[in-house]
Amino acid sequence: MGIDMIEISKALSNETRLNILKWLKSPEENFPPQGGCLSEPVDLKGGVCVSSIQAKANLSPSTVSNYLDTLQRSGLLLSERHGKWTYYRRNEETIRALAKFVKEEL
Amino acid sequence: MGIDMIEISKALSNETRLNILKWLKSPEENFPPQGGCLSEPVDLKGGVCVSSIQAKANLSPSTVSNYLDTLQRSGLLLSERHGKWTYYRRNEETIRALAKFVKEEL
DNA sequence: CATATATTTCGAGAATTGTCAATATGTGAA
DNA sequence: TTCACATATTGACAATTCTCGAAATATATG
Repeated sequence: MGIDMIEISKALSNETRLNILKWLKSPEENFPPQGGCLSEPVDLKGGVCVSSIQAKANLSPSTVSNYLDTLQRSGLLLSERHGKWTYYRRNEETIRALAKFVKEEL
Repeated sequence: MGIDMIEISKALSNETRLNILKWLKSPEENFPPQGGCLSEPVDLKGGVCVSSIQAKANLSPSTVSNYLDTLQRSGLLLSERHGKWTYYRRNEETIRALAKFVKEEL
């Protein structure tokens, strides 16, 4: 139901994870076009694959995969696998709920 | 100037620290009257001393002092010393700035 | 000054997180 | 099936955080 403020705070307390969230606000500005999987463009609005994020973050693939998993488990990101690629995008619903929580309940 | 999102997130990623922030929203409901220092009631609106918070948090004084320091260094709390007591209260300005940041920039 | 109280600082061990290289798994292509 | 690529998982070690008790500091009072 509600957001898990502690898990979200943990996810946000790392500069790279914070950057990933910010980069994913405008994927077209921050990442090359995601041409890997063209068959299902419908649900993919703004999703970016791990390797693109890894290249930008300049950390090892395992670290970035781990970070993305942390962000997803906290609810801040959504992921969708298409073929070889896993596309991550922001979960705006959680982010809105977080803003509401900070404003009204923190 | 702006808030330090990483330090704030670290401060918020602990249940007791989150509770302290919440308790300090209504000190009169959550703590006994702060009669310790009656000479300067003006600037003290809602400030609560460490021992009251420690009793409620049920952790050692050093741990609570450390938590309060963490919250203060992140900007989420303000502290004021009056005699033997240090009174902590919420820094609503930072909390508002945090809500704005999450809503507009996260 | 000597003592008692409130708080902070210090030192330490346990628990968690950061980060990588190596390995494993899943998938598409040849 | 075999290979190559994308991603995830595992194992390891370093760094940070959690939490305490002990010691130090500040302040009020006898």
